[in-house]
Amino acid sequence: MAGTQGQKGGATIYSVAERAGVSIATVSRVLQGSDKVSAKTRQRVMTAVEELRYMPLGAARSLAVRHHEAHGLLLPELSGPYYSELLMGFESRAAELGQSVVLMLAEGKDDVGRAVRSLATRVDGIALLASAAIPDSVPETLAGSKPVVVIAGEAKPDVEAITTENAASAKALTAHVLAHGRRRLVFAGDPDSGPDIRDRYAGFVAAHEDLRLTAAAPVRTDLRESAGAELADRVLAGELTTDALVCANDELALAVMKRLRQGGRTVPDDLAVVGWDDVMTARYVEPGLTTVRQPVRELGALAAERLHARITSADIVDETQVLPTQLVLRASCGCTPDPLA
Amino acid sequence: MAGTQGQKGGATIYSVAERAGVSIATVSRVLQGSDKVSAKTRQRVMTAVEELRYMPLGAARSLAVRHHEAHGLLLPELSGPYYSELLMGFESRAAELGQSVVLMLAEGKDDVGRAVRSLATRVDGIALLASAAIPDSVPETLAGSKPVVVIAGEAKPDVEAITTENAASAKALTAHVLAHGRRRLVFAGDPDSGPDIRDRYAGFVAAHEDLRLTAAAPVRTDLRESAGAELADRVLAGELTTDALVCANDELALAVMKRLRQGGRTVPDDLAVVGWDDVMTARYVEPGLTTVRQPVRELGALAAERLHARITSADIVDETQVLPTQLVLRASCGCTPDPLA
DNA sequence: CTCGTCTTTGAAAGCGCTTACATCTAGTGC
DNA sequence: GCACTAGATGTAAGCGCTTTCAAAGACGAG
Repeated sequence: MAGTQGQKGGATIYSVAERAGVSIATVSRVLQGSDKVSAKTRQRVMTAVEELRYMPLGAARSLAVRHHEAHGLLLPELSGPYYSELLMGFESRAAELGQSVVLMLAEGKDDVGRAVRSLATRVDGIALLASAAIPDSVPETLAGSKPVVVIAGEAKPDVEAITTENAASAKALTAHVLAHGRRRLVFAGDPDSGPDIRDRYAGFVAAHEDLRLTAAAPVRTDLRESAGAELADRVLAGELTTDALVCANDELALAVMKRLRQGGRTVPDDLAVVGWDDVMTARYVEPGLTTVRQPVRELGALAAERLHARITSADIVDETQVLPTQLVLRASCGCTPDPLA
Repeated sequence: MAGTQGQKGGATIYSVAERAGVSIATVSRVLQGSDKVSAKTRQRVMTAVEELRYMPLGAARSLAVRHHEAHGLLLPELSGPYYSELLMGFESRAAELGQSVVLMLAEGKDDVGRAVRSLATRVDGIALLASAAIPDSVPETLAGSKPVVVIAGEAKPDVEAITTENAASAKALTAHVLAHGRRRLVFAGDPDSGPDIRDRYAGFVAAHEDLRLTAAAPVRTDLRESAGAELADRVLAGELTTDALVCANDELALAVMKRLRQGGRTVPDDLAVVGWDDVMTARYVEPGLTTVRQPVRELGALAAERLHARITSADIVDETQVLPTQLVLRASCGCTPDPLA
């Protein structure tokens, strides 16, 4: 008899039906919450389910309804609160929409393209964070077969994109540093590494232009802790002359500040340092780090929403959706420390 | 014809077979990497796959082989680096084992038990982090139907457990603080909140007993930032008299230190503060926080390994597996600051 | 050319669940 | 008691892929 001895060592819908004395259609109706079942029959089925410890095979249902009811999420890695916040927002909203989250991290994978194709066979769509660890070809290749939403990237044909605002807040941050009287500002980060950093540098330039000043060329660096220490060493060695470092993220800024302090330089007296992201440490260090806060959790939630919309309908949004960011002033730029911040 | 028009708007194995002029069995062999196919036929199939942008429906394969090839991971939440590290270790090792990761976060869910049962229909086993957000009944109920591995919890019949060492390192940490001459130590955390905190307090007590001292009753508090500020307020108000706070985690310790500084008290001169976890901020603050480092990434990897072993075989381990932890000495306990730490 | 052996390919059955439509049952009105 | 209707339940087909075993093809030896 089909299915009765199925699922090695486990019960199937057939064994539940037999035990409850009903058809498998009735068992299915009970488990799907259909109102077309009498209370008495429902009770008999649930009793059989509990006695047999029946655990449905989700794949069978997914095949029958032709949906996995799962969203894929591809991130470069998970170090730092940005990723955690994004993931929490995504998972929470996906759960509200009745979707599981299948997570894949790109770093450490020999063949990201292949891993992603494998992921795509198991989910209804994929959201991914634009980054150097994920080749540009990945979203485009995927979009031919599955709905795709790119986070912190740019929209393309068949690929929807969402991001947080970069240029305007970077302009406001830079203008704030300039208003403190600093004139030899340096932007640390690589505008060619992705649209986010590119737009932050654009804001940096725009703030200078408003004051008829010329912005310095960027000091290209990756955004890890070690790069921050190296950057500070260049300042300490006199290779880099600046009165304010506008760092493309907090991790870089915090490492710079720490190494400067070790080298006998004070922030903001000798030079100001500002960052981007408002990570937890930013408010614990002395002086507190001036930075920009991104609504990262909301970004994750929006990614789940947009992905779901693309999976369930032809609701196509062509333009990149942008969430606002917010300047957070602390003491590292030269502001008077707020004792309660 | 069955399957030819399947997968709404997408190709199926039947359309690939038709286009390549072979049977669906041959298409399946090619995609599964079987060596029972000639190179010429393989090429014809792959060409058809690319032309049709064929994306297999993973659920169909899972049903046929009766495995989802996915591990479930249930965490309370994702705030803080402990969770990120755990998740990175888990995902990385699961990927090496050919398994996807389906992530679920307990916080914010109205009915965790129901959410977990739904998760269990879609994965081959579940690893979960013991915490207050996840009812004790969850692993036991699940274990009747699916392999379960509990992280930072205790083994039970049918439930395997893995953890990091707590008591011995807590004892060493406390002994270190006592060796600095402190005698009015207070442990901040709730030993009833779970086996980890319970064991850390046990180590706190043991270190006192070695010196024929009586350990103070624990100050019960949750481990969030806000609780740390409240704890510091009690010290500042004179409600709590102590010369060293042994905090159950870094988040608490860091918030205490910040509020104490705001209140005009100095660490470690007025009182020492030590934590647990060695989060990034611990090495950025002034003074650096003395703490205990857990191999969290390895813990996540071990969870994935053990879960896989339970899914694929009857390889039953009855005892809780324990990974070692490591004391990290910085200046907050009273040690001389190491300029390079 | 025939036969034997090995390799490759195809036909058929099946994995466990969903659901449309047919059938059965219970209740009500005449 | 009979006819009708609404609600509940069952039968049968099918979702897309895997894999066993039979059949076909290719190759080499006599």
